Amino acid sequence: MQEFDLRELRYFLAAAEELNFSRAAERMGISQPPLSRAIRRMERRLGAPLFHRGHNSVRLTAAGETLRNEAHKVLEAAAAASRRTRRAGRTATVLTVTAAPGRSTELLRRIAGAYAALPGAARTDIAVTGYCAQAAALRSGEADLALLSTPFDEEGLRVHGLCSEERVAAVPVGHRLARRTRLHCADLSGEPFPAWPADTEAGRRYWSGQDRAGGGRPAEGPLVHDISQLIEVVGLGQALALVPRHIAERNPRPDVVYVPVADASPYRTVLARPEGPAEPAVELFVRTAADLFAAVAPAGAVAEPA
Amino acid sequence: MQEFDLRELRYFLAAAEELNFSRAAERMGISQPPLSRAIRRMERRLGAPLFHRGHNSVRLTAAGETLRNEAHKVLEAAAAASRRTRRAGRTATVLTVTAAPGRSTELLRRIAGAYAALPGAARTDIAVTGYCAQAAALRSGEADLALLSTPFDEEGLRVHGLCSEERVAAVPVGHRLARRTRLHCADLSGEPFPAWPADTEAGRRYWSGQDRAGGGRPAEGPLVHDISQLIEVVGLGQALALVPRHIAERNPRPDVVYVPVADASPYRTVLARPEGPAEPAVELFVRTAADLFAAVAPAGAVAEPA
DNA sequence: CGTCCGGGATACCCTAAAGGTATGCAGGAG
DNA sequence: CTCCTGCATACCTTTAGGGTATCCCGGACG
Repeated sequence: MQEFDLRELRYFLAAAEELNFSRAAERMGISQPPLSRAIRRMERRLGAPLFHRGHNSVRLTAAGETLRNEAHKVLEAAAAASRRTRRAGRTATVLTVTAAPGRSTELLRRIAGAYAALPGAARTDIAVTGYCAQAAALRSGEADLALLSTPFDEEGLRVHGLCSEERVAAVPVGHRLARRTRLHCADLSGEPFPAWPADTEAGRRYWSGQDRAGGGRPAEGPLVHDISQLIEVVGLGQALALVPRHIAERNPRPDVVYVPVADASPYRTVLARPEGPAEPAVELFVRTAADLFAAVAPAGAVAEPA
Repeated sequence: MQEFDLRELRYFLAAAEELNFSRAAERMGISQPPLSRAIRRMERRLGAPLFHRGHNSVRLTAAGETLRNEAHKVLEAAAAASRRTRRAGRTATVLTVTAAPGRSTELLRRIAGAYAALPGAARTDIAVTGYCAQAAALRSGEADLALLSTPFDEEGLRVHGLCSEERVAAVPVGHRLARRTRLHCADLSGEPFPAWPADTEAGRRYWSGQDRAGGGRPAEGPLVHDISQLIEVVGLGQALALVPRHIAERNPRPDVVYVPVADASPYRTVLARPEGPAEPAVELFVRTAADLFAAVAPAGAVAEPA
């Protein structure tokens, strides 16, 4: 089962991306023949060609496509392994927890406070990162824990729900929906919604309320980078937005009204960690957070059942 | 970032398990000095010791513990990569789908039938495996898809809910609870429940209805291997059991009564695939299954929302 | 108190395999 | 026909992984 070597996987990946052995070899800092050989070796061992070699073109075979995806996972796992091990090697465990700027950070500070008061608590570093960067930090081993909010990509993570909160639609005062006292996702279909920088397809559906069955696809709205900009854009009548209730309460504006949306999926705040066994310090932190939220759910939110 | 080599990880893992370099080396088919060197090399590169070397004993450091977990993941990913690539290399894609014996297999046949009727469908192999073996087959790359039922270990899988079904308690006729028309999880606490061979702690809590908040821990009951044995054991008054409704309906017996349990978590049947990008054939199969269930939920079950 | 033993580290050699340079060979453009 | 591009082949050089022998150190034992 000694299938291959991480080095070979890197070579293969470079070749799969470049679709040109010479350039791939250059990128890997070796010359072309060794790279060719490495790939032929892999093909021989796997018993299946990875590339279609046309004379002036190289394409991936089905097996190659598969290996491209898989190789990615393997290399990521390896990189994460090294990072995590390094960090575990520092004397005196340090927990690194990331959160997005804004209320998440504030919540995180409270959890960290409660945690720090426990006997045997490790030092805790709070890393405030850009929106959408938390999950990546977890997967790469840069952080031990992340406080994140829906939507996020759950892949490779174990999430512990902390609280969930209703979402309301932010509607410009002049809008046809501004008079309504209650909306459904279907009412929002076809309306323009702001786009976030790192928005995935799933994320866009979420923010526009289309992640429940409701039909119609969201219209592309202006690009926004933070909450105040989002509200601004709504105020100017350029878009609608679905926001958690606490955002609505903290951003009262004369030119925006907030209307509950009956069937929008809730805005969930979760504590996430990488899959697999966790260090005791991580376990303790998670339990502390869960206990804290079970006891006193913060304003406007409902503690989630375990 | 050229941290290490899969071979080194294997060596490390052997050493971490044996806690004896000589034996570990023997297991890896090499002599002791190269193994020692490999590990020192890793320690040098990582900048942290992995083992405490007592003179007559070797123990893992914190970093070593971490690496042990991580190395596992990396090696599993690598093994899966090779298996999946091999299988993708066979001409004419073959989907391998696993299910437990019983109704799951029957459902799977229906899905496969609908799938096979589609244009461009791949050949589909159905592999019937023992209970609890499906998730492992997915993770190791032996299967492309698995039809499985709660409880299962979600780690590393992407699940697509197909249907969910109420669970009822199987109670021996003479039992104090046999007269009731409705139960709650709390009523069941302290009762003996049958154990399945591969039962995890979480699985046992699930089968005994303790996975909802309800207090008390389940009592250890006799070991059972299949459904008929389970019902038998209940009939003999040796245990209670929580079973999905369709099992109750197909196993009427004079010595067992079935009582709805109001707050037991439902019995969910899901189609699962490994995380990450999926081949088109897999995507198509999943969509076929979802459509089939959205249209006509099979007897006694409720189709899950997407 | 000396000796032996278990078990990891060191020293040194040897071979397999990765890398480099030069070149071959086949198709497409001009 | 020729040149260019781009992967494969041939052949040499270098390196590092593996083997054997040996050391070193602490513990057990007579």
